[in-house]
Amino acid sequence: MGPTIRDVAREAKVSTATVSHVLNNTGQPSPRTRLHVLAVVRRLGYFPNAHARNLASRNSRTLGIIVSDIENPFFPEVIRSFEARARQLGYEVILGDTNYDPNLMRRATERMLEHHVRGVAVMTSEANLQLIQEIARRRIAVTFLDLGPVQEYVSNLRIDYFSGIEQVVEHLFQLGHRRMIFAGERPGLKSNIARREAFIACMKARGLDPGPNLKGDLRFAGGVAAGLATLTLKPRPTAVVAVNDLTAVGLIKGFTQAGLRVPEDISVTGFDKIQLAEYVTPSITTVDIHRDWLGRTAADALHELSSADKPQGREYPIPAELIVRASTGPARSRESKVEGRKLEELLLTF
Amino acid sequence: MGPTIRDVAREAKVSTATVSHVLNNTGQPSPRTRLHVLAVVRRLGYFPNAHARNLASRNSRTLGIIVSDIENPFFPEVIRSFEARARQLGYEVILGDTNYDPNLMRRATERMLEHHVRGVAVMTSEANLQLIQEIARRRIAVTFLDLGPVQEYVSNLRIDYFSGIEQVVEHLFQLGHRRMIFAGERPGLKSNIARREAFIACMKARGLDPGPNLKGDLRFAGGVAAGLATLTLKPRPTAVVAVNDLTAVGLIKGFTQAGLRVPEDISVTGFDKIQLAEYVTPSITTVDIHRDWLGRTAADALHELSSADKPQGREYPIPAELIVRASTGPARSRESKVEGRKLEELLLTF
DNA sequence: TCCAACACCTGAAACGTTTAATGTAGTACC
DNA sequence: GGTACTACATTAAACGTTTCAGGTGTTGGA
Repeated sequence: MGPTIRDVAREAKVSTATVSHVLNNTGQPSPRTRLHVLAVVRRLGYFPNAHARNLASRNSRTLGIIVSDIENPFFPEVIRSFEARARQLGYEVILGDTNYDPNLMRRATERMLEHHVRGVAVMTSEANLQLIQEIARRRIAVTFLDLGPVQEYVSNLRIDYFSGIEQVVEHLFQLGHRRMIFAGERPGLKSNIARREAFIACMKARGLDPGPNLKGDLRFAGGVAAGLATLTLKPRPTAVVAVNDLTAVGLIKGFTQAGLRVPEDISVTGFDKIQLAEYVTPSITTVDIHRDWLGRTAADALHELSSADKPQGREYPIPAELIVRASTGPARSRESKVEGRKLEELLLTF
Repeated sequence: MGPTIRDVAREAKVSTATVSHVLNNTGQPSPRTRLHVLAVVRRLGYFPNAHARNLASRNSRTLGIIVSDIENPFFPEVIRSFEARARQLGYEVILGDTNYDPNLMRRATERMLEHHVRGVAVMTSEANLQLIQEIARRRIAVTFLDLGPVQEYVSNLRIDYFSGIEQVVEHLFQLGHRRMIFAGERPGLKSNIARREAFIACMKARGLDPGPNLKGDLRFAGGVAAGLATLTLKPRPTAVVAVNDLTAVGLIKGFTQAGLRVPEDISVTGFDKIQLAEYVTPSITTVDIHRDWLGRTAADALHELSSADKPQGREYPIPAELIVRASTGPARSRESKVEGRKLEELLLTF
């Protein structure tokens, strides 16, 4: 056991209240006392007990963040910026990782309750409704990511998928592309459906046909398959907008296998700006959802909500930004042929 | 504020002590009382206050983990398995992310002290010596990763770099490679030096010349540079063992630019098994350090240390495993030429 | 009938802080 | 010299648990 505030008080010949005031910059300790106490604190190697502190102080200074998958490269950056901002605002942070498991989600939420967090950022697609009730009842601030309506104590972070896709389509349009398709929507996952819908809207706004949707599994294999499926389309599209980067990598693999060059013969775009997208050949034009912004905004939103006297939630748009790299180029007018036999062969291989 | 244990006690017409016993499976509450209390707990939506619990109970049930960079894909997996195991053993977990900043490292360590952790896993290359003293003084268990000696209260996790490199060299040797070099050591970083030294030892054990060391920055650019440098060697090596996957990706890029095919003309291996290594073309033969094992072992080690009566630390080897993929192939006897002029041109470009 | 043993339950003192409420000098002003 | 401040310090009551040291009632054997 380390020294307690009482040890410090005794050693400095003051009361524990004075020590507390010095440590928290509350009350008005004289500069002399202040320095003296600080010296004793240092000499004794005293660190205040966080639990006692939380227990004694009326309102805890803790925020929680629950993510669905800490191994998904999207989240660590969000966590870091959330934590950095929270700390700046004077909060502790506790982390929950659900691994997409409703059971772990429940336990994570309970943990937030047990730690009496002041607010919690929920970044999972499903949220346990009953527990959310429990949270609301305790007047704890909540932010969701792309989920549900804004209400009392509940703010929402909305990723601007539309703007991201709009920038992609505009970029390709500028390059002369007119036949573009979307690849990789997976039913049931909101964030992907939003991208697909944005694509359709952007195409229609330009008087273009959005074409068929090539479904996929959101991963590499799905991209490869979608790539080969693209080759069967007549006329062949000059650009493919992938639902995410991994699918885009798969697409490129598929095209390359078939003898098509990217971007000379066909352009490909991704979404998410994962590390992979940068080092693959060609490097992939993609959309960056500013993850640091997302984390920081979540912390700000919770702070605002929990320190307002009228805690009405609001929406926070999270911007998306086009990153142009090597996988997009001018549209080709003439179509380079892939022989029928070769294509068939390829389709069998995969 | 939610209900407290007193509310539950009043409602159930028992004492708070009884409620506590029911909740912690201590004492001997009668089954009847037990069920009744549990029902009230549920009805009231009571969750015990973690801070009060920690404060009141003699020994805290919290472990800490400090990592140098949560955005490095290595760590999230470690964190997840550490946390899963810790929770299994009945601990809470608090996380510190230092972002390689000594200042944040200090604050993270202080936070561990403030939360009265029972043990802390330190996975950063530098550790603040003074704070470590402070930790030792409080008899808190510590595990380091590849750092410092074992002592009282301090265990060490040792990644078996030697075995990993040995497997790589043996694999290449079996494929007929004899002229191999190592690429990418960066002075000062222990984990990389260990790989380089292992390489030299493995080569010598086979009576082979380890050749020059191509220094690099451990990243993509360093790999590209090392790749081009390799081309200037006479005779050209038939295989390059990269210090990590990112360097390997760079190497492949360099070779491909120069017109060499991987693995037909030259084999390349990586280390770490990052996601990128799988999707790049060709996919990279690499070494997997079992990150889940690492996290789990850290939690186990802390548990063991902190619940032993004689808390003497020990070493825990972390195995490494070769993953054979497409970037390695049989050694070529004849050397395909890269023209002098083209090479020079390439070197200027990068 | 008495006593010991047992099963179950409770009272109350911690745990280490914060924070109102209160106290006590010293100073300035009339 | 009295009054009203001001500037510091302190006392003591929370905060919500755990846990030790009993307490009470029942059972069973002598």
